[in-house]
This record gives sequence, C-alpha cells and structure tokens, in this order.
Amino acid sequence: MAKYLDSRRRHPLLSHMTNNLDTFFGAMSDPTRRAVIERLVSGPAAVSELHAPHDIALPTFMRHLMVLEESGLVRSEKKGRVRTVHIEAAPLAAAESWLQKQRAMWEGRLDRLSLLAESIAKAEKG
Amino acid sequence: MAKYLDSRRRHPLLSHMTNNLDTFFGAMSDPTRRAVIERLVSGPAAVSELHAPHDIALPTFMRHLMVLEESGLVRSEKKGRVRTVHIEAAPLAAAESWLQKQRAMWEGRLDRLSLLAESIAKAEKG
DNA sequence: AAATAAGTTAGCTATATGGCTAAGTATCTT
DNA sequence: AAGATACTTAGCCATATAGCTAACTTATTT
Repeated sequence: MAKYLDSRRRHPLLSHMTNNLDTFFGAMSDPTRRAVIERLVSGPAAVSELHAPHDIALPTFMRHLMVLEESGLVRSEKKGRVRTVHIEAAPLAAAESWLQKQRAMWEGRLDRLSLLAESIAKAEKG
Repeated sequence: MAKYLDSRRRHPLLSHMTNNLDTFFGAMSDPTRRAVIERLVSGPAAVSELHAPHDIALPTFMRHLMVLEESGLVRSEKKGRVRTVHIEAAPLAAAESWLQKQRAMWEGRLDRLSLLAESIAKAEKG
C-alpha cells in the first residue's frame, strides 16, 4: 500500500492549512503540480489519467501527488488497482483569504496615504 | 552594488506573474519571506529593519530579499548606505485571481466556496 | 494460468535552497 | 581621520527537491 498516498484517518480537513501556508505555497510552486490542480478542479481522476499529459516518469509524477496530498490540497483512495485523486477546496480558499488579507492591508495603507497626500496638498495651497 | 537587489531598469512588473506563478508561489513558500511580505504591506522598510526580527544571518536574509525581488513581489532602491524595500501589489493580486479562478471552476460551486473562504478568514482573525 | 495494467518501492544523481562565517566596500558619525 | 553602520561578496555545508531506471505487487483481462 502506498505509504504516503493514503489519506484515510489523516488531516481533519482544516487543521492542515491554517498554519501550513508553507506547504501550500511549496506545493503550488511547481508547474506540474499546479497543472494537476488545474485538472482536478474539473473533477476527480485516476493517477494514470493525471499522469498522461506529463512527460515525466510515473514514479516522479507520483511524488508530485504525494506532495499535493501531504499539503492537504488533494486526497485519494484506491479501489482495485486504480487510485482516484480529488481536490480538497479548503486549502485553496485559505490561501486566497490570506492573500486577500494582505491585499486589503496594503490597499488600506494606500487609502490612508492618499488621504495624507490630499491633506498635504491642501495645506500647501492654503 | 548589489548584483541582484537592484531593480532599476528591470521591473517585469506584469510580465512576471502572468506566466510566472512558479516564482511567486516559490517565493511565498518560505515563512521568512512571507513574514517580510506581511511586514511590507504596512509600508516600506530598510533592509536592517526588515532583518531585525529574524534570527538568521544578514547575508542569508539578503538572499531571501533577492528571491522576493526576482519574483517581482518586491522592489528596492538604495540611497546612501540604506536600501529601502517596498512591496509590489500586482503579483499578490494576480495570484489571488488565479486561486479565485480555480476555486470558481471547482464544481462550479462558487457561492459555497466563498462562504468557506470567509469563514476561514474569520477563524484566522479570531 | 498467463499477460497486461496500474501503481509502488528502492535506490541513484544532479541541482536548488537555506544557513553559516569571514572579509570587503561604501556611507555616515564623531 | 577613525570608527561605526549598513549592506555586499565570496565561499562552504547540509538537506531538500526533481528527475531517472529497475524491479516488485496486486488487480483485471484474455
């Protein structure tokens, strides 16, 4: 049995990415893995199907899947000789909300700065 | 002069993250670098100031800044002996929109996922 | 029962990444 | 002019990452 690709009993869904933006971003930093995610948003797929479009050896590809699964982005279960992989939406949402927060803060600062700029401009006029 | 930390004449700005989600996610996968970003959203800062809270050697820290700058997330300019670093918002927005797109595609359940993202954001605040 | 399909495990290689120290350069400050 | 500041460069080390081949284990098919 796949030592890594077995997600029963692990990660209660959210525990993973609340703190682990590390593993999330790490997982997403590889083009192959991002492609897998892009494929999986449109539905679950077997390992071999996911592998097909990528010109790398199967074991290499499997390791990418491991990374995705360990980061909580994906889950899989095996039935017969076929392992089916599906996406886990929560981490995507979590990362998005982190980015949103940062952007909001940045924009908030801009607003304050533009107000400051305005008041300075007025003061200079007067 | 800093061979890498010199962003005059470079600024990929937009060209960078349209294709290069790679470098973006790679840059964000390190906790030190994410901390720098979190610090920078509230305004520009000198290298030494950014370095202070991190318990790593300055040269090591500088390399993190390089990575951030090469990924387009950050820019810097030197005046006298002080190098000031500021955030570049576009890449954050680009990554966010990529995530949004994936999320939206995921089984087309945009509304449910937005709610999820919100609840995660709230949980993180609390 | 034999062959094929779909993973899985083991083990090797090369490059990237993150951390360090030591020493150098270019500004201020005194 | 001397010393302190604020990086910058160079170079070394350990671990992680991404890729490969070869061989193995279960299912399914034939």
